[in-house]
Amino acid sequence: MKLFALADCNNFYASCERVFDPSLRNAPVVVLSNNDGCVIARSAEAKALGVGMGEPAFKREGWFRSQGVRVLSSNYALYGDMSARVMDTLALFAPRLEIYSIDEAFLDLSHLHDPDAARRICREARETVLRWTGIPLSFGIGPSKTLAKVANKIAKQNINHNGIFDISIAQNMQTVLQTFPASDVWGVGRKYARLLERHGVRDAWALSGLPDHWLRKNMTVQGLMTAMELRGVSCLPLEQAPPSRKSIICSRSFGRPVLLRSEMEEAVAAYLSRAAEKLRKEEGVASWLKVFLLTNPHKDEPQYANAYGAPLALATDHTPDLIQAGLAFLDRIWRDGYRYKKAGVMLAGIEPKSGRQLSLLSLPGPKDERNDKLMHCLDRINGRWGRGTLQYAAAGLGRPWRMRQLRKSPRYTSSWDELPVAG
DNA sequence: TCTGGGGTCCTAGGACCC
DNA sequence: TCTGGGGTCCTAGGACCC
Repeated sequence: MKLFALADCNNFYASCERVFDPSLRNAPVVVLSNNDGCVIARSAEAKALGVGMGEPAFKREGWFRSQGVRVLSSNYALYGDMSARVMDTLALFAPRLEIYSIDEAFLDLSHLHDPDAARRICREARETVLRWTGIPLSFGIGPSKTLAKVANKIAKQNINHNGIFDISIAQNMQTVLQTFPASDVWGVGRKYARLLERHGVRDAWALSGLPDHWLRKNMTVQGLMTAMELRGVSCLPLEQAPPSRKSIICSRSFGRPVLLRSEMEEAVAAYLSRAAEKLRKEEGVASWLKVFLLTNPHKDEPQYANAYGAPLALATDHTPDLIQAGLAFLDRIWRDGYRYKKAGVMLAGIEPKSGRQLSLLSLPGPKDERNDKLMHCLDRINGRWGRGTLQYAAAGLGRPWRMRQLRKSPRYTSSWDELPVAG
């Protein structure tokens, strides 16, 4: 018999900010997306005030001030580091752990036979994570990952559960699922929710009871698996070592519109440098590249969007080679006279560097070895002294197009210059 | 002035081949 | 000139997740 627990940090980004700034503890806190665009995290107080997920921040500017809402830019260096601390701690409580997202992990508790033991372990894990990292989290326990997800939401909604809910020992599974909206089920997004609604399916119980052939036909095999998981049949295994990434994207909105080709070239070079860094960290080489750009679709002005992607002559992780190819691709899609809002690059066809396909025309030689050493050195210096300490001139120095992040908290845990000061 | 970024999986349809 | 089925591979688009 399978048994999963889903650990999910409460209001993760807002909680991270609170660990290091006590003045945020009881205040409504919101964290904004890149470019300070929209709300991507809210503390419980902010949710209670009615701040919605994904709301554009500029519409609420005055209201935030009047309500005393504390507004922060996102600080991914901080969240990534805090996430690692939480995951390391959780790993002590289960033989197998799947890190599912920056703030969620599945624990495999299938080895436990005493139903009380699962809850006891989750309670202990919850207290330990809070004590060691300062991050509060909730646990949902169930016989499938989807049911553990359901249980987790219930644990969060109802304060009486003290942050832990085990759906596998619920006296009446039917009643629990009947009070759980189908649209909140993992794997049911906006489109499927509307489709289900049209067929009179509003709760998780009704969803689980749909005929298999209907699910398969209208919601693909994944919809069928979701329903089976709701019936208690575990279809989604715990993935301990997620397969290596298939693509790497780096894209950003600009802090202000970009009109000059020279600035666009800088941005593409900067994004490619970043993407190549990620690629080398994965120990991969990319054999396919895409460059894309677009104007602001929210604005009433001439619109243009285009992309060009193509295989590379040789799979590589070498930043200058990628920049060279990327600028050639940009050349094919650039049009003068538009106010560009965003651009990005995508690396795909990623293979492990050790087993790369070699071209007969360019067997690895001393030049490749030099290139590898150079990249290694670049990554080490940037890892030690901060991203951007060394960069390619093509990526620009002033970067006037850089995204805006006006209210970013310090990198408390990942930069020597920004450590919190006790006093 | 101002609306995120980074992923995965599945399916349909076209190109191409035999 | 017209005509068939079956297979693979690739891409675009749509759905989902956080």
